[in-house]
Amino acid sequence: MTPPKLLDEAALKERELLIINSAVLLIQKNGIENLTMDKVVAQVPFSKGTVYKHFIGKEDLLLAISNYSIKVLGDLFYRAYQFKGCARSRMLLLNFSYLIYAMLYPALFQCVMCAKAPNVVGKSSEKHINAHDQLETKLMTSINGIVEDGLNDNSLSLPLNMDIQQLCFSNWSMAYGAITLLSGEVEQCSGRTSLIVERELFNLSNLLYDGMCWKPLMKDKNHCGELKIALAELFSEELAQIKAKGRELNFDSFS
Amino acid sequence: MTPPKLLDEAALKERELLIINSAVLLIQKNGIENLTMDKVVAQVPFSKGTVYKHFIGKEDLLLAISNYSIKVLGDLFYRAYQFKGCARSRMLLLNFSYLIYAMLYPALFQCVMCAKAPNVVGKSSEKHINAHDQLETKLMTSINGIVEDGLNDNSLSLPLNMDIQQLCFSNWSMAYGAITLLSGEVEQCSGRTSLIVERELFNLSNLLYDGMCWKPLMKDKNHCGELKIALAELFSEELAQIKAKGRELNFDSFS
DNA sequence: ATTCGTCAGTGACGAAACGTCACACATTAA
DNA sequence: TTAATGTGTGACGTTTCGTCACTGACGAAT
Repeated sequence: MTPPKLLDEAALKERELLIINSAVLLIQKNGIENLTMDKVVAQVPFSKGTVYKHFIGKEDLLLAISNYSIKVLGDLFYRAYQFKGCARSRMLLLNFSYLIYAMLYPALFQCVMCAKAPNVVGKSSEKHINAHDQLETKLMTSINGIVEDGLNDNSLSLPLNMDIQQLCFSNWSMAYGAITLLSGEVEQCSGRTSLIVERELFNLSNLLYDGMCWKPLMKDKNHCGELKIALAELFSEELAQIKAKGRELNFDSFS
Repeated sequence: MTPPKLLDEAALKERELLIINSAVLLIQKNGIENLTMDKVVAQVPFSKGTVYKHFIGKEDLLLAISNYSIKVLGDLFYRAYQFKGCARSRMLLLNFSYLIYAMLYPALFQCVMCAKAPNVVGKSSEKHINAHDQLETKLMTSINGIVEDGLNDNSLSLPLNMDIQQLCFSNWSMAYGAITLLSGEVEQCSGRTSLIVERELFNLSNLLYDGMCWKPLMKDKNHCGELKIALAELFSEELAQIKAKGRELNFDSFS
């Protein structure tokens, strides 16, 4: 008794992606604050009604873009997880993959930040909100994997009263806070503060890991040197793209 | 040659505050996603033109509310700074004052989160953006004071390659990340995750401080017990109000 | 007292963005 | 060929926005 589905799932997904991509282009061109549904519809080979079939409004679209972005980020995380090296170094590398992501895709990163704001969530569809929760959980799997590697090779043991999930969250919220608060410095060093996002992320991560007694401790290893090498190897292409945009990860300030 | 100012500064400030308060009430009643300038104008004894003299648009108003909120938060921070006790304990207390703030004034906290989103900042006035930066810097003074106390009594020393500002930022970004990411759990435990915001904030803070070698280390002191006492003493009224709202800080999960 | 200039305040109005819905069209089954 | 069902359209009504021509109050000058 299933009604004849004339429209297959894949085509719908494809169309959704096309709308999302068009919106991202508009954001890159005009800034996220000037995005309107009318403009999106004008960019896309569908009518307004069709676009509104996918997204119940602008905010819902923003959330969907954010969801798409989180998938992109998830790939970077996974690459960091799979890299060679000790667990602690890979976790640091993962945090830096987040920074690279923010630098390389500023429009996507902006959408992610907007999608956290209550005025956006409040106007979004259940469907995309749920998808968002799912995706964020999935993002944690790479973090989880690294933590478990650390536990298995005994470089790390669970702090008193903490389980794996809490440990993962610690790292995630720390990196999130640092990069979000310094998002103004991500694309271009504004010089507004004397804080340098890559340096703060490095220091903050290491303080946290030292606090967990995650070996090797900072005093026992040149984490910065190893990080530099790992980044150059795993994210050489991304770093080149960032450089092409006139920005560059600056390690001189703390090595 | 100053032109005769018929309207004094104080009256303007007062009016601005009245508009902000009316907007906050509307947010509390209808949710932040349903705030419109027309509704604000209707609530206020001024006309649209007058309101637009103060705020160039809805986003600008949101940012102004956020600025006001940060002042409120600054007071809580200052109280934590001035409390008795060792520096490390007071820093933990300060982080919890942030949590209390998020619990007690959810509407204000929502505005703060919105004001961080690029789509809001992008539509705001220079004036309020600058004020925002100023206020955020000012927020750091209490944190700064506690750190300096720690340095002076030798319970803390600067980690390699870090200055005071960076240390302050570490604490701030960590607390910000944790509370923002768990904002859904702040008002009411949603049970969506097994993360409990007060517990994670406690653990994360202590991991960070241990990483800084900020004495007394976790293993050497019952920080949780002391925190409970300090909270009950310094924020008894606020905790009572939170309780009246049906929420309660839960320490049983990790003491 | 009258006139004039200035400025805060007003709210009606046009523009912009939003979101819907009645209709058109395509595809499949009878 | 007809009917039924699912899909696409964009014109249109609605909401929200933000401006601006006007009003009136007040003080200064005449």
